[in-house]
This record gives sequence, C-alpha cells and structure tokens, in this order.
Amino acid sequence: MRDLVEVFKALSDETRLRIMKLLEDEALCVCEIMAVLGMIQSRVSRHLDILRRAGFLVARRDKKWVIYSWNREKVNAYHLPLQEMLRLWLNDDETVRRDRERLQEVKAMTLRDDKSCCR
Amino acid sequence: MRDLVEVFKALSDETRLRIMKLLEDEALCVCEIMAVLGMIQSRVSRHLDILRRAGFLVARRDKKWVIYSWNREKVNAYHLPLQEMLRLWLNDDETVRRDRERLQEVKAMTLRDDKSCCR
DNA sequence: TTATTGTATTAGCATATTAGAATATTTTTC
DNA sequence: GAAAAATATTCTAATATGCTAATACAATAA
Repeated sequence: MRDLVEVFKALSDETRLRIMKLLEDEALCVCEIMAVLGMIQSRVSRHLDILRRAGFLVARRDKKWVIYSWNREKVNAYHLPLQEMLRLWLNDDETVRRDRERLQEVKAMTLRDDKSCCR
Repeated sequence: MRDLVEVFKALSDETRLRIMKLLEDEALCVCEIMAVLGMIQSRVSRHLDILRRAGFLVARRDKKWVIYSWNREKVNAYHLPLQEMLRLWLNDDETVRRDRERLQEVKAMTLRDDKSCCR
C-alpha cells in the first residue's frame, strides 16, 4: 500500500507530469530538462529524484551529465501500467505541446557537445 | 493537466485507497465506512468528498443515509482506466484484507434497518 | 414542531510538500 | 592539484494537506 501511495504521489504534481511526458520518447540530461521547463536546477533535480524513487525513472551518468529516462524494468507492480497510460494521456495538453516544441529548440541549440551542455 | 493531477492526488492517500477498495464491489453508507475503518465521521466524509470530486465515486441519498459507490460514468479521461487497475491492485494487501473482514462483521451487525445504521 | 440520526462543513492546529538560495559533491578539464 | 561544469543536498519560508472537535444541515421519527 505504501508503495502505491508513493507512486500516485509522484504523479500528483504538474511539474513531474511534464517531466514524464518530456522523457516519454527520449532520455535527457538535467540541464536540458531545466532549459525546457525554465526552472532552476535544485527544483528539477528534486522532482527527478521523486520520480526515480517511485520507480518511474532511472538515471545513468554519461561524462559530466546525468541522463534520466523512463524505467522499463519492473521495480514494483504499478509503474509499468501507469507509464502505458501516461503515454496515452496529456498528448493534447497545451503545456505538454509547448514543452515538446521547446525541447526541439533546446536540442538544436545545445547538441550536448563534450564541452558544455546548456547555458 | 489539472484534472489528472487532481485524480492522482485523490489516490495518493492510504485512507482513500482503503475506501476505494471497500467500495470496489458494493455501495456503502458513510457510517458503515466509518465503522470498518474505525475513523470519525468528519474524516471519512472529507475523504469521500475528495474521491467524489475527482470522479471516482458517486453519492446518492437513501432515506437518512448517503450511499457512496464507484462511479461508472465517464466524467474524465482518467478515472475509469484507473478504477480497472485498482481492481487488480492491493488484493493481497494486509490492511485491505482486514478491512474486508471487518466489513462482513459490520454488515452482519447493522443490517441497515430503517431505524439506525451503525453504532 | 421538536428531537434524533446521519452527513457535511468549518476552524484551528500539526505535519508534509514545494520553491528558491546556498552549499556540497562528483566528474572533467587544465 | 585547482578550477569549472553538472548535479545533489540542505536550509528556510510559504503553501497545502490531514486530523480532531465543533457546528451546521437534512431527513426522519416522535
């Protein structure tokens, strides 16, 4: 029960839903997510941690960067089915749509190039 | 997006999950739910209201009693699929199991008999 | 009509969550 | 090793949430 509460809590926040939708199709580093959402680093990092602890995301380090992506390995009974639903939901949402556009811009700008990522 | 956050928030609480599992198969009045959960009236009523607003429950009045049950009418894109999942989840949970036992006792005791319900 | 029963709402307090600023940590680069 | 870049963690203030007790409301019973 505690797990399920944690899982639902993780999804009970607009910022975290935006992050989940951002990472739906591709892995991103923290600074890219910051740039897309226009939020400061500690805030983004905190939300990523909550999603990771609940089982929705995994983090791997790549050089200087920590890359977050959807977790496809089952760590509890809940996150995989909920991920499937999230994939179907919010695709018409105005904020999600804008975040996706912004992501294309951010990716075109930064090209994570072994030097520095976003600025 | 706001709707979805509200829906997940509604499920982000142990008491409310217990209520959802209690009402999974049958409609119950507030005092029966109070008796099963061993919680005071204002607390139960408040949680029922949160679940109702999120679309998960409906309330109908029957004489003195207000009977709550799962809402089967689609009021948003989210609650029906989540209800399906809830039906599969938590069936092995110890608290849920005890609540179900307690419900049988409460029903045997009270028999909602046109006079008074629970005491 | 008045009293009783069942339910909803409100007020006040305690706890939890969130945001931003500051600091710490880790890795890389020089 | 020192500096820089990226990320994590901690601290504090603001807001939200949950609980109890008290009160209000609605339907029924007397």
